[in-house]
Amino acid sequence: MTLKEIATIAGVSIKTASRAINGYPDISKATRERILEIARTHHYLPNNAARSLRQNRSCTIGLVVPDLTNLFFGEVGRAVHNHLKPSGYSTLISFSEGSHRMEIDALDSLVAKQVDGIILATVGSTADHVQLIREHYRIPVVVIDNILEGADTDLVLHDDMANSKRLTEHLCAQGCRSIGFISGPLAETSGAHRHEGFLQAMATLELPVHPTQVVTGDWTVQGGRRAAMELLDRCTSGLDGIITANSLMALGLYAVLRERDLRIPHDIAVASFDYLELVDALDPPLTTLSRVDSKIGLLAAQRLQYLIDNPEEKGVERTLVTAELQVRQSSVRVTLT
Amino acid sequence: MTLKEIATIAGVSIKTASRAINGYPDISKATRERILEIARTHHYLPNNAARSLRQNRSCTIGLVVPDLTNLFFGEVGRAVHNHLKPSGYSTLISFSEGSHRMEIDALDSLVAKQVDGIILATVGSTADHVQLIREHYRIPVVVIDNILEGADTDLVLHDDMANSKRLTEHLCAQGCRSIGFISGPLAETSGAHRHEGFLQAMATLELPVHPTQVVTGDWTVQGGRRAAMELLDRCTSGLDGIITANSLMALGLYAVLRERDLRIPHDIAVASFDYLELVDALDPPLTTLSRVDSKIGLLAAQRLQYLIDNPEEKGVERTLVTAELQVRQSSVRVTLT
DNA sequence: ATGAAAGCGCTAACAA
DNA sequence: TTGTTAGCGCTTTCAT
Repeated sequence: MTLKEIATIAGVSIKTASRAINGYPDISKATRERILEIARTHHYLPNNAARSLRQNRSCTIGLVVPDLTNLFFGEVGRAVHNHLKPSGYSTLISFSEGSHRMEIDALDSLVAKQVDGIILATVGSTADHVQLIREHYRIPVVVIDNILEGADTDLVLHDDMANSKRLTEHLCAQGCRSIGFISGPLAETSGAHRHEGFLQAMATLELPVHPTQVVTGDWTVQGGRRAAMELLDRCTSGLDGIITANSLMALGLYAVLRERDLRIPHDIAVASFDYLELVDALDPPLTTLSRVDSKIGLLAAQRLQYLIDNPEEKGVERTLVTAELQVRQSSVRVTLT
Repeated sequence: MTLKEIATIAGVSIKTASRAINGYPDISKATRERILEIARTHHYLPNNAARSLRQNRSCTIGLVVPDLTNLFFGEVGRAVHNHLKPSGYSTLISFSEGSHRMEIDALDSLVAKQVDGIILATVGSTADHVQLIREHYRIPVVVIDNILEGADTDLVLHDDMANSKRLTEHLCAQGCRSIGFISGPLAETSGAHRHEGFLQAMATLELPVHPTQVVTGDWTVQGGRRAAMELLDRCTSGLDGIITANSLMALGLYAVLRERDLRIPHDIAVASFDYLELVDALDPPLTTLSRVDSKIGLLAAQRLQYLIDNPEEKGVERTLVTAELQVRQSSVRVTLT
């Protein structure tokens, strides 16, 4: 069913039908009602491809994430979708699986679909390509979760340094003196910054950090498990606290500590970056940061919409999202009296 | 950059350029190479809107899920995307948030985008609308996760009855005689069937089920927590086993059992439907079914592709995906000697 | 092996 | 208030 057919049925020109469907003025109420009624009974839906072609915009935005099975990205996706849907945008999603190659493919397929804007949860190193998309194709891009070095893009990020400081100081205040750190991949700025922040905080607190106290994970439960085993094997002198760079890895750590009969927080206090709903259900509940994933999604969506609406906008914004500390039992060793 | 411009630069007709770009025959190797080279240096990407308009297909499929923060749907999304991407399809995603109204909105926006097919993780009761989409718009739909009563669609589902039986018999074999059940919403067929299967299995095992032994949850951690409290409060006689209809609710149950100092599996054995990677990290590790989410996504994607490629296909397929039992410590009460 | 021309469904300029 | 016309970028006959 096309607009033309609707027009024929209604006995009006195609343009009049278009006016009615799109809610333009310059049409009598009666005609409009009649056309809309016809459209409804015939289940007319405008052809988006034709509209996109004509208006040179698709009312679609693209979202590139490494992996939706990390709940963080699930929340981001939801927030982005919920914010942009009321403005008439659909969300095209694409996965990078954490690979540079797939990230570029994902971006290209979004560009080919003429998306009006892109939110990219980058795993890094596609800076040139992102610049191409922004400058050559003139599609605005907002990067989240990691800094894309070398690309001058809008960013929405965790305040990783501040968060590291918060977690480290907290464990220290709980009496921990030998704190281990399970980091994310250092090739990603989020991984590097959390790691860096930890080292700085430890230095400020005048706590020594032996290289064996830091092990690199890969954000996953299994990676956290492997890292935890390595950490415990290497630090024979005994740790009294461990920080994990995300909550999924904390799950792996929990499993290892249990297997080794190390009690949390008595033997080892644990605190983690980010927040997943399930940390409350762990035994003991895990000390984390407050939840900011949907906030990051929302801020990115708002910024993207602004960039779409203001194509001449040249300023680049870097937004740092701060989180609170949410103390739960996994890190409480000091009894308040 | 358009095909026409590429053609002009190459000094050929637009059709020849098209042939080169699309890999058609009837073009000399030299010409093709030259055109492709020009396209590359100019970062040419075909305009999908124009292509869609002309070919009357968008190479996009739609995926409607309640919520991506349930890892099950995250896995399904990944599997769908990974299967269809090599065939050139993009995935448009839309959320229903578990509401009937939003599910219809989500479907409509996908139809307006001229998607070539839809995978719908329904929460139910949109049967008429789905029939309209199939029959009027001729867009194939594959429904997953729940049966859409009244719509004659292709389905890919868990074998809920068999799974209930498996879990119930397992707990019984472990010596449980008074087994509680935290169900999903009974308005969803997956919830109803798991519940029904539990009752049938208990009957076959000749174990009595008092109405207080069953509490309805909502698939979430918080819902599981509430249901667990209600279950424990009501069954004062004491349960020795609990089955949860999904793993997220099991997390809520774990939290409640810990708060009440009930030990798993000693006081209460626990087993759960579905599987999330994190169950291994729980204390104790949770007995679940084997992971089938990506299998469901894959089967749905394959079926959808078949339906897209064979528009005349009239048969309706119902695929039941069976799962194995994965016994972990949460349910082991019988020591093998 | 290559080109010319028509048209997919819609919107936007301009007329009436 | 309404209609006419052109054209978005591509693919597809049909010629050559």
